[in-house]
Amino acid sequence: MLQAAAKLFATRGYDGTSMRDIAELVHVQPASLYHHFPSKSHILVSIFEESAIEMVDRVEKAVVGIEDPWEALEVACTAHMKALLAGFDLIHVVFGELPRRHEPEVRQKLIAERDRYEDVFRRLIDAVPLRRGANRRYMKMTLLGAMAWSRVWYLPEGRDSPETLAHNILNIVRTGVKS
Amino acid sequence: MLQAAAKLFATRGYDGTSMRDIAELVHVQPASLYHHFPSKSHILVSIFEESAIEMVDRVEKAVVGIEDPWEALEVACTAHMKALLAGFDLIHVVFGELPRRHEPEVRQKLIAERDRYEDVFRRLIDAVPLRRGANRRYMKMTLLGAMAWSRVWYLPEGRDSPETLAHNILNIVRTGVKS
DNA sequence: ATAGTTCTACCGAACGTTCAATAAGTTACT
DNA sequence: AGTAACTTATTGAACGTTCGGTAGAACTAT
Repeated sequence: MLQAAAKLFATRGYDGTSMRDIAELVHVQPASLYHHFPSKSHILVSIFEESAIEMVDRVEKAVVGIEDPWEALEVACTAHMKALLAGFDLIHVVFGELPRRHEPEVRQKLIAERDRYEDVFRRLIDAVPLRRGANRRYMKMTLLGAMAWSRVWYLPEGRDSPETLAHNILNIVRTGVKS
Repeated sequence: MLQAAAKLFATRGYDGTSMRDIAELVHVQPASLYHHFPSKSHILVSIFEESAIEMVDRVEKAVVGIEDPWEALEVACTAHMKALLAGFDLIHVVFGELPRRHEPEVRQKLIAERDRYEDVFRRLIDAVPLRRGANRRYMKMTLLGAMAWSRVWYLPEGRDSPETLAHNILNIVRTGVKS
């Protein structure tokens, strides 16, 4: 049921999805949804929670046993891109909804869940050796931003795999592009 | 009137904004909007058009007379970040709405306008000397993605100015972060 | 073992509200 | 006179949510 809601939220957005839409997808009457969730916004929050758990799990499982911090970061980025681009609806919702647009109490929970996920990358980035003067916060934002933005222009039928994307984006952030 | 619609679309999203909201903000009855625009989606398209014109103009004016391609790109990024973070509602809409979520005919127009804007950066990036093997397309996506994503985490009351952000993000993409 | 009770999952129908859009009429300016 | 700008009034549909009720499974008490 969360899966169905996530699929719709991911493709049509929160406001663009009605409770009737969700109900129809799970072959249930709209009223039945309220037996499982107290409101529409609670569904969204649940998706964020579920997604954070799942994604943290994926990334942490991917990096286990890797000592080289750069390699660990690349593996994490690959896991991230795979989830983001290969039809994992839950995380699509997380990166598609702007918390600012929801009521304060909801917003707070959404931000908390996303922070929980970003924290995994913060730790991985902390472990990596940087040149003098390089700012880890900017690095994290650049890296996560570039990956998140790929959602907008990525074409599944194109020639770039999520792995290739992760490798190339991280490589730009790591070594730069200038001659 | 476009300004009012843009302000609402930017903060509450397209679906989260009603024609009544827009009408109220410009002190007019909802029906009066239909004298100026044939439909709600036409307002969105008009915002994208207006925004593309305005942004292309800003960036191109900013880089005029600058010969060094890296300096030109940095100036362009600064202009972009200023517009994106300092309350320019029109561009906020462009980077906040996902074209996929709209009807095909609308989607096509939205994408066309955004491409027009991205093209300015494509040309600036084409002019910049890169190291062997560096991919200009990935560079463009990383750069624009990192800047676009700043919308999500940027706090106006924080200590980072749009200029600082543009400088630091471009610097990461240009020279990398590794020791 | 069975009769009574509670619980879970769901239903059909409706609530009041808001939605984008339309039709027809009025005012203001040229 | 004519047109642009706007009004009031209204439409049918869709919205999130609530309500009373029901079938069946799962306990509980006798």
